[in-house]
Amino acid sequence: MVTLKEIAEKAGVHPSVISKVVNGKPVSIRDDTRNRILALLKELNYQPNKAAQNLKKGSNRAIGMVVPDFFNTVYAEIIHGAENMAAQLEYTLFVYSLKQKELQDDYLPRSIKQQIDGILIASSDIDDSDVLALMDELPLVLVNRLSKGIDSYVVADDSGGAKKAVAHLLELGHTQIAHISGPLYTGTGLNRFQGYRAALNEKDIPFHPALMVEAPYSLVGGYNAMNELFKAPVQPTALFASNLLVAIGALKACNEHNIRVPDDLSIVTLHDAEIAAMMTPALTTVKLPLYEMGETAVKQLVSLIDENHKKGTVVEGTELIRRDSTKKWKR
Amino acid sequence: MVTLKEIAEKAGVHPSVISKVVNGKPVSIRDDTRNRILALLKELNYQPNKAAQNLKKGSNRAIGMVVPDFFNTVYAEIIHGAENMAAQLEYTLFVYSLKQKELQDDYLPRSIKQQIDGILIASSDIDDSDVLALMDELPLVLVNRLSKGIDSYVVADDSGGAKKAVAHLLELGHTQIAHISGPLYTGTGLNRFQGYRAALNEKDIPFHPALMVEAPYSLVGGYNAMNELFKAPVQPTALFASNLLVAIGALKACNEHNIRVPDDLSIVTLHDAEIAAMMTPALTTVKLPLYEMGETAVKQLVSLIDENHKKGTVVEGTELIRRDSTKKWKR
DNA sequence: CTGTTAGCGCTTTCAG
DNA sequence: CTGAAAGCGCTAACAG
Repeated sequence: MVTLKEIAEKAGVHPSVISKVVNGKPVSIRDDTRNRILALLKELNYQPNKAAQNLKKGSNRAIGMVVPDFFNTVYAEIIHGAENMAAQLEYTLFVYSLKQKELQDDYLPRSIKQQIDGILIASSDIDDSDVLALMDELPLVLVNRLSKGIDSYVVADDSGGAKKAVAHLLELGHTQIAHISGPLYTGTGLNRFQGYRAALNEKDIPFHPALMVEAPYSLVGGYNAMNELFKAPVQPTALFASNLLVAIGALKACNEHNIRVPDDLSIVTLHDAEIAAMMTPALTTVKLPLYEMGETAVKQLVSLIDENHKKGTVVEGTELIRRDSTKKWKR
Repeated sequence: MVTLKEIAEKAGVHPSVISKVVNGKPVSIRDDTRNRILALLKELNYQPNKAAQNLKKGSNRAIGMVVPDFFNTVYAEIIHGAENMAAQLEYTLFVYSLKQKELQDDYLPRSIKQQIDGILIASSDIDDSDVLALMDELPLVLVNRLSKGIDSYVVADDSGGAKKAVAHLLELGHTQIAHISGPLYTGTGLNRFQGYRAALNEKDIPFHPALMVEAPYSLVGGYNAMNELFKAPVQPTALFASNLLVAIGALKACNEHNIRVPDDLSIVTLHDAEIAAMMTPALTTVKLPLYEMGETAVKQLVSLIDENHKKGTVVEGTELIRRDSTKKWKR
């Protein structure tokens, strides 16, 4: 690895001159020396040493992102959006999954905390109190989650999306609409539930608690919840599932119970991904702007780092994607 | 952020002494000063500055991992295994997805290359030549892929797994067994294809080229390939799909063509994940030790970094998981 | 326009 | 047992 000093020797100038050239500092440098240096730089393929720069400047142009795990395509899309924006802003993005265990002694290992200038938290497995503590150490923005006392976040229009999904069901003539909600201690779970309630309200359809089950955002979560629903005193003709994985799990349960989708039960869910179209029947979804959320989150974090701009944004834009899992109700 | 020097001042000793205490150096230090220092360290919550350490030592205890994208649960499992082992070995793992674009000027951005001591390549989108070039710069191990001229890799027993899958079909009485292979320019695609051939050979069943279609490892890849297969002059009674996503895509195509699985067509595939059980019918798979591969890859990379041990390992252990997509053939 | 100097925070070798 | 000093590679303020 060639260093500034070496270049300086070969060029017969002082290292600091090289530094100025490399960093394009607004100082005047004689053209011939500048060119000589530039040539050398290229010839020897000079690459500044990051560790030295970091030490000197006390910053890395790197940000971290914490996701619960890598199995959920919802996060995959957020990550890709974040990666893209980070690259545009010339930041490096490091992604980690964080399980409970690691939170115990320290919220984030030092090895990570010290290499980044700010962090994106996209995991709802981390307690509010831990997030608050983290916020004292680093610029932080929440992604697709909310936390008491933190007004720096990027979320989708969960309640609007939910409302749109349920309104679709309503339009199809359904009135017995079940909801498998996300965990109600999460912002997304709560907002989606509220969207569901709001849509029902608009049509003066009473909320029936027996038609609602709370479940984690996972395949088995949806599967188990649907099985719960089968035990309800009234049977729904449609289901609004809080998330794609939940919907897939619910669909499985329906298949096992010989409930035909969409003939016996219409299903609509939030989040769109390729897999939704590959299910049988292909799932009707409301697409959330996940990619954009990732982008926005990085943009916002960087502005927080650079200018201490703190704010919350909800990325608008939800889109109903009609496929084959919803159908007009007539009986 | 409190520094060594500050601690030293408060303790009334020289910074270097603190350094020795912090790092548990095998030098004798009087008990009372050591305790005094230790107390101070805790009280002020001293955290060594990583950038300074990196600069000084020229190493980071960090490794990178490159995956094609975050949508594939196959990689999710490898990542989790790698994360786990990295944590055990006290390395930090940074994961990135790498698309074509970024490869153009430089295989890996400097911002990343310089922060890591070695790299795991789990993406087959990167050309062999690029991988070779990268290997000149960094200790490198290939994960779940092979590359000409690189004998540092960790792969699963792809051909053994494939053979096991096809043997299962054979045992069920199938003889017209189609194969949707992975890209044959990849090591995994090739090995799985060979396993398929080997299983057929053992039962003296001729290989029928019309029953084989090459496809990328993706949902649409499988979907399109299956549609190709429907045009074949002979119709298979069973399918061996090279990968779980491919199988899901193929299943979708079958559903659209009213081919009942498993009655008209049995399907078996490689890789197991929760989603396999959630399909209807639940997919029979051969489980590959992905998590272990991730672990092994990190272990091997670290031994390459520390002791320059270069080797290739195939992580053995494949397991047939019978579910509902395969069935005895009788007609 | 170019050079000097100092120092980021830490580790390590050598001396006391 | 503890201190001094040097230096990793780079940057920035200041001097020449």
